[in-house]
Amino acid sequence: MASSTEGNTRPVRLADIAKAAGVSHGTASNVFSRPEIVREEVRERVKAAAEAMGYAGPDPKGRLLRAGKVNAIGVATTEPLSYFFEDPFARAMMAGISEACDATGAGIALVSAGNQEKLAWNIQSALVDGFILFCIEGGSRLVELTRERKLPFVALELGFDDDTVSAIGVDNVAGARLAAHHLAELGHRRFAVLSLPFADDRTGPVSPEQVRTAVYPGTRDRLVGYFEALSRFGVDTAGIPVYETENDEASTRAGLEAIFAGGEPPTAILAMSDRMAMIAIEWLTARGLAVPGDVSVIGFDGVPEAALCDPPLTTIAQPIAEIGRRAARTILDFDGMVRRERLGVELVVRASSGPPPKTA
Amino acid sequence: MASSTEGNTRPVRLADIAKAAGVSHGTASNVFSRPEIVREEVRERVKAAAEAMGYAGPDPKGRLLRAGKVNAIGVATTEPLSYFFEDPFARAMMAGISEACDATGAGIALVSAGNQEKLAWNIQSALVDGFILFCIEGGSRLVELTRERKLPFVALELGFDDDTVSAIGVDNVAGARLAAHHLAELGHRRFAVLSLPFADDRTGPVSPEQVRTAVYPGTRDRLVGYFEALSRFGVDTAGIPVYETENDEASTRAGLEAIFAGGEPPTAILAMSDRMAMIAIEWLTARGLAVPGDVSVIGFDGVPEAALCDPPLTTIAQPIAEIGRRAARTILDFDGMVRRERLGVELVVRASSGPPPKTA
DNA sequence: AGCAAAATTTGAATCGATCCAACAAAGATG
DNA sequence: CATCTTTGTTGGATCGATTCAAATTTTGCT
Repeated sequence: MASSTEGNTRPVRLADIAKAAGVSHGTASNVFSRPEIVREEVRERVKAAAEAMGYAGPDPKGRLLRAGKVNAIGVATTEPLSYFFEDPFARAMMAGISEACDATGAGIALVSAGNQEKLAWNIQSALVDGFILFCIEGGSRLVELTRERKLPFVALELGFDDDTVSAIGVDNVAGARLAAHHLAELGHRRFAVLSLPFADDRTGPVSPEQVRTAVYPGTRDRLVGYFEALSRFGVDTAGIPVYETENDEASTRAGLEAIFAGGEPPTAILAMSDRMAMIAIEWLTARGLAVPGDVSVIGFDGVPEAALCDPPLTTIAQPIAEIGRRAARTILDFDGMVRRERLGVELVVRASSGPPPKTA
Repeated sequence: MASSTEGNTRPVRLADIAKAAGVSHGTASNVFSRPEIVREEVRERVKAAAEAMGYAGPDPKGRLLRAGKVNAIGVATTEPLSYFFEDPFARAMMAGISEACDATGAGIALVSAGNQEKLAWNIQSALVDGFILFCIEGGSRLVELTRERKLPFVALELGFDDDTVSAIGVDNVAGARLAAHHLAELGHRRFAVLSLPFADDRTGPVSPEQVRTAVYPGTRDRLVGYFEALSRFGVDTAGIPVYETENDEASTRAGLEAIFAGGEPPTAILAMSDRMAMIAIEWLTARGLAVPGDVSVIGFDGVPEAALCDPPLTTIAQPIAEIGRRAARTILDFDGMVRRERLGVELVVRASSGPPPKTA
């Protein structure tokens, strides 16, 4: 059931086999990294010595120090590591990042940590050439931490207002406008918004003043877009309930409860993420409200799952994989420039949106 | 739209700030790694110098070489990197691995590559303390490659017959027995098997002799389990169609076509993965066959998605996250022993299995 | 003040490779 | 035969930190 492998002898180094083969360490090194420049006879001798001594090949640790390049990019977040494998948005993004990394043979190192202190340490000590930052919440802390590392990095998703940091994201205002316009055009006039966080550690209903002072620019922009489009249809945006969630099941459900507790329930829900939109559909259906018969729901993101839920979700599709790919390329081909890219979004109409009920 | 960051001056090293602060490297090093042992006055002076010179903190590259420990574990596969974010089984496994890594603050490095050659290089040069190997296909190549690296590693999932390599998996024979027994007990007598690959680069229907010589032990064991349980019910296992797929949509559909092309279609399908089982349910439903009314389907793995599909999938649940956790712990707490663990599985009865149709 | 014990600081050694200028040997050319 | 190439090899310097035994300074106590 258990047997010992290898004695705990000090591992053989390049220098050891160089000595054994009677060549200099320079030559020994060449045998492995540029075999073509060393004479065949010598090459064979060194390889034989390596084989005989059980040399595992040049240790990447040593090479790294000399070369300076790790050939891996770090992807960091304040969420636990499992976020990368569970959240649909993160997964789609990672797929894009993976693609770019696969193409150049670069590796991916996942960086995260339960607590604040460990996160700092992990970012400090990650062996990477640069970082891609998932700035869901606590983006600014993450950016600060990473800035100290003095490596190239790029902020993702909701972006970051600071013009000195590279960022890739979408035009949130335009996307939100598209979403609201679509619903208003269908005839809806009573809306509710399921919002992403406005600032750290908050959740609950949001007042108009709070909206104006939103800290997270992505959230603010989406709201601005919604309101802009709706006012054009004569909707009084000040009267629209905005409920801030943490983009998870519990807080979204709480938001829905609050929104539908009032006397005049909305006929359309603007959700700032597909995740919330899908939770909303489930919640509404379970409550006996038809989607889109009684209430229309529109999401934001365009995660693959949105096409599969029942009814399929109308949403604003971001080019998620493309964002990931570009982020990776930004790090891989880093040139010292601050690069800020704003990609376009697209309205994808599926079955979760339709005209409001006649009775309303 | 683009501005230059930092001149390309050589980055400051610990030695630089040591000189600037008028202390030795040793002391400067201590300021960062064991601040408590250096006198406050000195500590402040060094920190001030670091601040003034824009020192990013001890470079992990240097530390690494000295310490020897990377504090990260590599997860390798022959599939493209995106496999980790797309395949449900891989994702569930990664969640378990993540958990263990989060707990100890270890990082995760994803290792993969499009072609064979690059994979070898990536495994050779990955900065990790050990590897977890996803041996879906080409497990033996992966194991050989990794063995050369002379780092601890553990093989996952379908395991590996070689007793000299650490492996963690489930009792495939028992699980398969459970699955077949469940269906036979419900009254089914006509079966078909959707099988995982038997060996590299194969796909299609499988003859009984081929079954006996299956190379991948996981596949073989599941088949053995199925047949064992069925023979106990008097089923002629030699007559059961076994179709080998690549666990993807295309080959699974092809398998279903082949299976249902014959005159006497099966009333129950034994799928060796939930992935295939879910594809089968979709295929059957689209064909107008009721599940489980006309055909029962049982999967294998117990991925979270299996509970969500329609109808919810009856399956053999592996403790996927637990396997991941143990694999990570095996590397993190490596003690030089070969560890082979076989975990138990559990029959989870949901709605995709029921008695065979009366007319059959 | 005198001295031992405790607390700090020093500087050389080390981790494991790669790089490169200098050198040596063999071959080509006049 | 002397000189120039070409090809292959050498060994010191370097990457950026950590470690530890020895040296030095402080502190505690009589």
